[in-house]
Amino acid sequence: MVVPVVPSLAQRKRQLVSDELREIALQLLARQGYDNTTVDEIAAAAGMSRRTFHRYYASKEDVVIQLLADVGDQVQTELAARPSAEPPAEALRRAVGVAIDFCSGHHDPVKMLAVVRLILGTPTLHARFLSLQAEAQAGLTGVLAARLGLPPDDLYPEMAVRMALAAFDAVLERWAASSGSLDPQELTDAAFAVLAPALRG
Amino acid sequence: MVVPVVPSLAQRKRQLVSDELREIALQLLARQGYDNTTVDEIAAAAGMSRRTFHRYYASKEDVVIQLLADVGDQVQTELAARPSAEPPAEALRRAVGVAIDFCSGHHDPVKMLAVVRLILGTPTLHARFLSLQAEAQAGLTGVLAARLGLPPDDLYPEMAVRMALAAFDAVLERWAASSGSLDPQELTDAAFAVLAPALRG
DNA sequence: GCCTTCGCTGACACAGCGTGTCAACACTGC
DNA sequence: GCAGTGTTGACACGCTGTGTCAGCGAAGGC
Repeated sequence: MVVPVVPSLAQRKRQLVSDELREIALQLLARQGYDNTTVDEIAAAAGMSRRTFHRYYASKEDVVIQLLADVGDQVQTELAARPSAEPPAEALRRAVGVAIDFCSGHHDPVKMLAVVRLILGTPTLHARFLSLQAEAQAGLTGVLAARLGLPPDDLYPEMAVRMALAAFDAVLERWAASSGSLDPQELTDAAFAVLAPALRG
Repeated sequence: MVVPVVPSLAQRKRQLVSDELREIALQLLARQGYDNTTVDEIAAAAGMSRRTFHRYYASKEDVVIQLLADVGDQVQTELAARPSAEPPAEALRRAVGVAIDFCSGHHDPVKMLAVVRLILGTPTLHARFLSLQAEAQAGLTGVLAARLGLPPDDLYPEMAVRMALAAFDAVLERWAASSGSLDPQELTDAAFAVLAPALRG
């Protein structure tokens, strides 16, 4: 059973609508603010009813957040793909680098900065963002533990991943606060330099 | 201008109602689950209208979460109160210990465990919990930076606090998952042992 | 004593979110 | 052409959180 390369025209169409809907939503939310924008407004701007909006995104938060869910998976994939001989510090640094790149090295950096600022500046979205990160943490911990051949209840992999994510948060916040003027990769290196002594190489 | 030791009968009364309301709410939420319990139910159980409930707590989440907001302040106070000669690792360990003690060393540990499990097991509450922690992180970072005489934009205090909170989360999760059978203070020591090399003493 | 004032309360009404349901429509493959 | 599948809008519903208003009781001034 091979998954078709072209995932059935219907699904492509759905993806297309889904993407454009998010585009419109993000633009509107960034302009008016999260709380000042209703789902009805977004739906109307996209030329559809509120009910249809919810067929693409379960909630207003999801339009913004789901973007980052994909990144979480990419980070986990990257960590799993790093050479197994690589020390955890380096592997984690690279994995976090993927997330940082997604934010700052985006094809439209200005828009991405706006989205990040929207998330960090909106309590509801910030909370969801952290929650998503907690999920990612669980997955990453499993991957790292497997890499190191440690039992899944060992404290080290969990703490190592939590430290790496702490670095990510610190970097993201400072990058957003500087309006993108600070170099995210340099910030990440600096943060990991602090963590290095505890990450064992 | 001295703040009265007895904060005006009206305020005491308000505090009393507030406490009992939370008691009833927590009991109901823990029994039925967060999503299966409406604010109307809680209010009815406390013998008041939904409108009055919201005069004491801004939202259903707040009944549960506000409890922890106070703990956040206590942790910050503890960190500020630690002798300034104390190395950051020890000061942070003690500060986090206050939060751990509040959860596990509570007068009614069974109830507290139920609340913690409720929070960690309910996505909405977990998200709010993390959000609250992010606020606390900002405050703690300021205190630690001041302690160390470092500029407020130095990376070290921020990362140190984030690491300490990462330890707190890891401990809390494992303690809750073990149904309180694991010793929280030992867990905390173990987590801080991992962090120690990066916390500079 | 009465009366004013303040805080608390319940009873509405309202906007917003998210969901279930149903009929209408389009587009696929037989 | 026709049945089957998927998408859409319309409507109704329950739940949350807030504004508003009138009623009620306790505290304090005259």
